[in-house]
Amino acid sequence: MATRTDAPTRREQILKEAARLFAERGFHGVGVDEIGAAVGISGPGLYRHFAGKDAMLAELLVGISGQLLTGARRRLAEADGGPAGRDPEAVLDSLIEGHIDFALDDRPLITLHDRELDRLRDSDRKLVRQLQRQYVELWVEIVREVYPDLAEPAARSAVHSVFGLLNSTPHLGRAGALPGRGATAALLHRMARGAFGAAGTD
Amino acid sequence: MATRTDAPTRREQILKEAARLFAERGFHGVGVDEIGAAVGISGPGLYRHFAGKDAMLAELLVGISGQLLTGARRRLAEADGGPAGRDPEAVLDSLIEGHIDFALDDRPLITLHDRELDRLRDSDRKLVRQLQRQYVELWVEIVREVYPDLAEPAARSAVHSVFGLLNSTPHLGRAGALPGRGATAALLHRMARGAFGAAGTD
DNA sequence: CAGGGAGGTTAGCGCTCGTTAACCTGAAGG
DNA sequence: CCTTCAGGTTAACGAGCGCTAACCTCCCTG
Repeated sequence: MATRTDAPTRREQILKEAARLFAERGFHGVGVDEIGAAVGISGPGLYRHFAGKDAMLAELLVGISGQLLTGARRRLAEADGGPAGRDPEAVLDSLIEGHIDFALDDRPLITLHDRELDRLRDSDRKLVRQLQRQYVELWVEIVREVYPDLAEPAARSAVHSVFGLLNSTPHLGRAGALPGRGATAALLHRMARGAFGAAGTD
Repeated sequence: MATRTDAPTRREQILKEAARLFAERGFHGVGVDEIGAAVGISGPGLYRHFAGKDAMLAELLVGISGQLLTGARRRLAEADGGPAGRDPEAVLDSLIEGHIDFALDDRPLITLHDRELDRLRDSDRKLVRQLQRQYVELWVEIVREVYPDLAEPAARSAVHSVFGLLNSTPHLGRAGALPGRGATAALLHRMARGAFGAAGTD
């Protein structure tokens, strides 16, 4: 487990600020000059680090999808490696926890994730879609193990809907009135489990 | 109850197509020429019906928020007008049903609703935000009647999250493999109730 | 039957934005 | 000490877009 202690590179600064701006005002609503200004350089200086504005968005979206999928696979492997065979309940809880962490810690990315996909080049979009699909299918598999009386199409719909629930985090923090990160995470977790449980009750 | 039988006006055609295009490619990603072409006239012809591209978006967003709020108030009044005092469970079910109908029948509008709000003039944005807030507060009130052991901030978060769940409909229809409108609506309804129920379980 | 407004058309202006070109600078390496 | 190169700068170009201007053509009405 590599914990970053070194300073973020300029590329990473740019990506972070670009994600924030894209999430706030949309891909077409942000100019390269603004992105540059956000990291203290001006407009065309960005082209020393990226081939173009499109490339930034592509790297962000591919990165998000890849991180989500990789994290989910890691959690699945960890649970499967346990002594007593795989415990589907524990795996599902772990998946939910991972997704919540992501939704709470990287809200701009979560926002971009299902908002700006169409602005990508065909090849990049296909890659992102493929990663997303694998992520969904991984969830569907586990959900059907926990709730066997759930048909596959219904399970897939349920997974998408729970993603909608968990990805609602950007709408929560309008005022600072939300009850702290831990409580919010626990609330989302309970609601996700409750939604899945109710989905299985025909 | 006025059921429309007359043909849609040109204005309405334009709004409908603009909503679809904005939802597909974002407000800045669509040109006025495209919107015009979608209704069979060309670019600047739109200015006979709207003051500008911004005005179309504003009318769409204000319309959505207003319809949602009006519908919710009507449902609340109908339930309150019943013989045996108000039944919070029934009201909540009715609110959920109304929101699901909207999410299933007007997916482009649902998409716009939380995506392009920032592109509005200040006054329009404030109006939309106010309508949205009233809609949320109406839900919060009913939810807290059904689940009294839910504190207000948690209830508000739960409402936003359930909106995220219900508004996931645009992500469901990738392939035509979803199990029909009725089944989808029922699934979403069960999940929403399950999520609220789990939110109340501390 | 005149006339006027509703609802189109095309041409074109002005601005914004992504991108490139040309140039500069400070620090590292032989 | 000279070179080189990463990482900036400003100027400017070209395309696209929202919007206006000017004009046309029905259709309705007095």
